[in-house]
Amino acid sequence: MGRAQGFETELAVRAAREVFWRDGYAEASVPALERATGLNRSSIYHAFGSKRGLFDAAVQSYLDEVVRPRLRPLVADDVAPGALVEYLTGLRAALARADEVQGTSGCLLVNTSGSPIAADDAVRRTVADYRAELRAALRRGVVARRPDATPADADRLADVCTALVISAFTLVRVDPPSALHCLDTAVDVLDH
Amino acid sequence: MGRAQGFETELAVRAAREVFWRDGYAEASVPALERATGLNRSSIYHAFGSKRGLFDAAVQSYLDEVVRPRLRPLVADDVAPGALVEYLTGLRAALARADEVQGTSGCLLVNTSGSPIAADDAVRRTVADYRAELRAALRRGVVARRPDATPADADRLADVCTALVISAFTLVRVDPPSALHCLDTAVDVLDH
DNA sequence: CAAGTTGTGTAACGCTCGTTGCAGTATATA
DNA sequence: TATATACTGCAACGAGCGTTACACAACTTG
Repeated sequence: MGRAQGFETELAVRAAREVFWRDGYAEASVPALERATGLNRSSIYHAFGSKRGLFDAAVQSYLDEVVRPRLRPLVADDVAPGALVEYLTGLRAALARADEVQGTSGCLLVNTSGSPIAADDAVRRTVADYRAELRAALRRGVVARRPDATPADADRLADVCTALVISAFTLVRVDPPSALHCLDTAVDVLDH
Repeated sequence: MGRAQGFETELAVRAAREVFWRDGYAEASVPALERATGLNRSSIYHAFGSKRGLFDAAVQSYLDEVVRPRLRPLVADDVAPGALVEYLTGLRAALARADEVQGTSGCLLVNTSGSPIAADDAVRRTVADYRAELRAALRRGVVARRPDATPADADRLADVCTALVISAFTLVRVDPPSALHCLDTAVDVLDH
């Protein structure tokens, strides 16, 4: 049925994902997306319809290939007692690394939150769902770590951890030491 | 010495501040700033040199007239035991109100953090200083509330409160209930 | 091999942005 | 009152944006 597509969709989405991740939606220009994916505008618009279509694919890819794999140890049937601390220290290392190499940094969705696209209902829902997912995972990590805690205490700890993680992502571009400190505080709080 | 300026600089800055606050730096267009201030581009450029100049003035105005007055009860010589809780509940009310009237919302600096201007060194420094100021104020509120706490515990509490406040500001545009919940959690954490 | 369909490249579109030049107006000083 | 100085309005600039139209190339199917 006609000519075959000359590129791997998945690879193109991943390349675009990095750009959106680094620059946010508004600052990720179509020329930049062309360069990153190696595609011509025509191919992008033919395959994804619009910049927004490519962004949506990138967000899906981000959640499926970046966020959820990272959270997997926290949503297993038997969460290890050290899983949450490992998650936090892993995040800390990732943020510190990103700070050094000035590459991808923070969270794609947070980095995009300043853009008018964040006002879009679909994006809002994605962000809210994502936050709930994160919070639920952290809560499971909390109860694995502190099986003695009351449900109310576990809830509070989960809320605090979630806020600390989000603050870390928010701060990493503008005040990296504070971002790392947030994650340290989260680890600290877990055992007090 | 020539013609006198036909407008109050302070009023113009305040009007521009609202626009930057609501839309962030990048999305605050010069035409929008003209409308808000009632000034022509010429007057803006003559008085402030550039959009950036007006933004810098707006940030100063924001810190001087919005942030610091709100923090004042927390930096007094004798901080009242309920000062921090009052601050947090006041913030909660303000965010809830902004959610209803879809007006000014969140924090000017957070709302601008997605913009490339956040990469500017001067802005980064301002944000880092502002965060340190906020954190110091919250810490004084913590020790007033919990004079029994060890310094390490007070530090931890202050870090947690700071993160919760920042998360609230980050979330308010995209997931308002979660933002309010952050502040509730902060109050909750203070007495546990 | 021919026909039809699909992907790719080039070029341009219309729009908005921040910024600037310049003429004109109003005011303070001499 | 004359003159120099400072503010304002109008119009346009050049650049970048996301998007589209159209011709051409490549490949599958009959």
